[in-house]
Amino acid sequence: MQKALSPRAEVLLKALIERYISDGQPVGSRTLSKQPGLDLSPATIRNVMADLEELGFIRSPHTSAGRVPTPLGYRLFVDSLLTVRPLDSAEIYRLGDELSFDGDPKHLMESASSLLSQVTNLAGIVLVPRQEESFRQIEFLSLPGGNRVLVILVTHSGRVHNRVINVAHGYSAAELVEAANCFNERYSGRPFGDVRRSLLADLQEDGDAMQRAVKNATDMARQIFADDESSGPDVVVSGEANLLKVPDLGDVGRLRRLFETFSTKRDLLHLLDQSVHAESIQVFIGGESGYEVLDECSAVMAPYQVDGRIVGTLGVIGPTRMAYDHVISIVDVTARLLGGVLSAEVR
Amino acid sequence: MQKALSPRAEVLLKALIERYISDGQPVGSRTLSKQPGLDLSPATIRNVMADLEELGFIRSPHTSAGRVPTPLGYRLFVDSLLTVRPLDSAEIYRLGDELSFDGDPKHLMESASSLLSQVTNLAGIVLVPRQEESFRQIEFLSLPGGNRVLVILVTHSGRVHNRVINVAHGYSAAELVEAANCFNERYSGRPFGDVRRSLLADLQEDGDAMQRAVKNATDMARQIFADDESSGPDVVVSGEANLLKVPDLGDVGRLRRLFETFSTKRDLLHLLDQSVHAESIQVFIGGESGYEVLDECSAVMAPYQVDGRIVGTLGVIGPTRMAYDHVISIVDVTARLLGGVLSAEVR
DNA sequence: GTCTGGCACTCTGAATGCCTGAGTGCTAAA
DNA sequence: TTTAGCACTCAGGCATTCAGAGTGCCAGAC
Repeated sequence: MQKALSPRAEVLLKALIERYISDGQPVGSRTLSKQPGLDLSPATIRNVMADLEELGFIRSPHTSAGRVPTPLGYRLFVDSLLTVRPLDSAEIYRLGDELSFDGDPKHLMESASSLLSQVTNLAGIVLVPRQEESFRQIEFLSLPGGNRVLVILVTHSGRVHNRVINVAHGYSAAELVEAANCFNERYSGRPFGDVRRSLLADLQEDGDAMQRAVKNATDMARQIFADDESSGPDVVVSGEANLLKVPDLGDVGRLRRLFETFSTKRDLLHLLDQSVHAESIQVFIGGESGYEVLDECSAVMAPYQVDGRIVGTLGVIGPTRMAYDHVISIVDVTARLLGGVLSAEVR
Repeated sequence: MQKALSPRAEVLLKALIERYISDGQPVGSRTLSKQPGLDLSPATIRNVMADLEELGFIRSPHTSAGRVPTPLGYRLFVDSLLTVRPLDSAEIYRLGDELSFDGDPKHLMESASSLLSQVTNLAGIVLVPRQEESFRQIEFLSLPGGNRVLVILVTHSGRVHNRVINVAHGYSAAELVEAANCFNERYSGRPFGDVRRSLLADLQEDGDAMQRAVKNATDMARQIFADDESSGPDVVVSGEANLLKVPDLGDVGRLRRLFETFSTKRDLLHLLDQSVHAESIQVFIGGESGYEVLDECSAVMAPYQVDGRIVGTLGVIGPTRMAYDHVISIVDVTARLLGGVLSAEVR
């Protein structure tokens, strides 16, 4: 069944999809025959289109409409037909300009996401899987009022977490510093999972066997790490409002469910988890992902790396009918830029 | 013109608006005449409705439709006709249950906002005007890598800000602690504006006149405070997706602009600033606010206080046709609850 | 003076039918 | 293998019709 497409059929499919992407209307044989480059009569084109339809690459919404690409058609298109349009230097410059690091990685993610959404006019999305993180440094700060302590946790990638915890009795500043020092010496550089397991193991040992400082730190850190597990990886979505302009997603009910998916983030994470392990740019088309909310939607995602190590992934979500040639370039460049900014700052 | 409405007209207007809020259809005289409680013939009701229309409280979308309330009508309704429906204890319990403080005020705001949106099925909104904040404590933490310092700033209300700054040369841990101590002694308890001005003044003095530690701290803090001013107050909006289910806001173009307003937050802030100074619950109806995006929308906002001082405001945004009686109670209770949680934790 | 029943009038929205334009599939000829 | 021609189908625009809902106003009842 999956016999290789004839070169002519490929050219035709490519032309059809490009036309559909730019116009949004089903494409008929007459329209295509007028396309410069392929000199064929409408009738011939109809024959080829009939083949393409039989193979599942295109379909007609109804008898007397033109053809539109199916998800399978898009798949073939982005995988082997698409000619990616590289950005001109002005655009790259503009992208780089907008991405600045102010010390807070969360802000950086937000600006990357909103940058993506502005440039593509779609929804931007940036994901940082927290599993990969490793522990760098912890500090305890006593707060006025006696038995409350502010715990500051710095991860290897430079993220900072704060948490106020309640403790049984007050600690002196010196005690807190000592506790932090011990803890840092013991765990710095180890992945979170390690630290968490270690903390649980320490719980088993009898307290007296440990130094008092370490014990204090352990008690306090346990609250933090326990919480951290549940909070999972982080996603930033922005520019959802752009999707309201897209005529393809006209159905308000569908849009609503889509927005709900964005705001719960859980399903989104699950989907994007797949792209974290990919080496290069990935395109998810239509309901391929298994989420029926995302029928009619595509996602273009690229991993970004710090010092050669993939630390997250970023991209856009939009209608299946999007300008893949342009979007892919933008996502690609943005991923490199974000990786670059992070690499420069983290070392 | 604004002669007092006859009691009967008031009763009728109230019944009409209640009916319209629950049904969403223009209300005709026949429908109202069947309403238990007011025993009037349709014809009589028509006469009264004609008066109400002349006074601008209701209007008819077209000749043979019933009447719908105008913004002015809603105004009168919420101001003097509405009987607020108090929550039953189960509902209050449920609300209180969902609001828990985990040490991060940002999380608390987010959970309050999402709580509001879930319970009302509208968009929840929580605002913390940062102007009111005062400085409590600063700490400097040296990061591995030499000349980078993590600055942690704790405000009076318990908010924590992090920022990584680059410094000219490395500092020892002891130097940093000393700097922080000096700075805290000097400024703790003073409002941000004060501190900022003071920092600028110190810049004028010649460095040698100051203790070295204070000078270090001043240099670093200046970067933080300068930034902090620009970031302005904080808004959390959630549950926007709920507005997509509202049939009244069917116009996709309008919805899009509304969502853009939410995501830029600027206009929203400007609008809500007005409610910060109000003592009690406030209802903004339709385009009253001057923002034409918010035609067809109403906001119910209540300030919340910590230890008797108003620190922010919270509420919901939804269609003008919303169940005010219920929503007002929910917003009111949530504001008290949030105030309560904050008061308990901050002291 | 106030309320009510009745009646003519208006307007929306759904249903129907008609028509045109676009596009197809098939067949036969080049 | 390609092309031209032809019959066929269908969506969408347009006008028409029709029922239902609601109004305004008037004249009579209380």
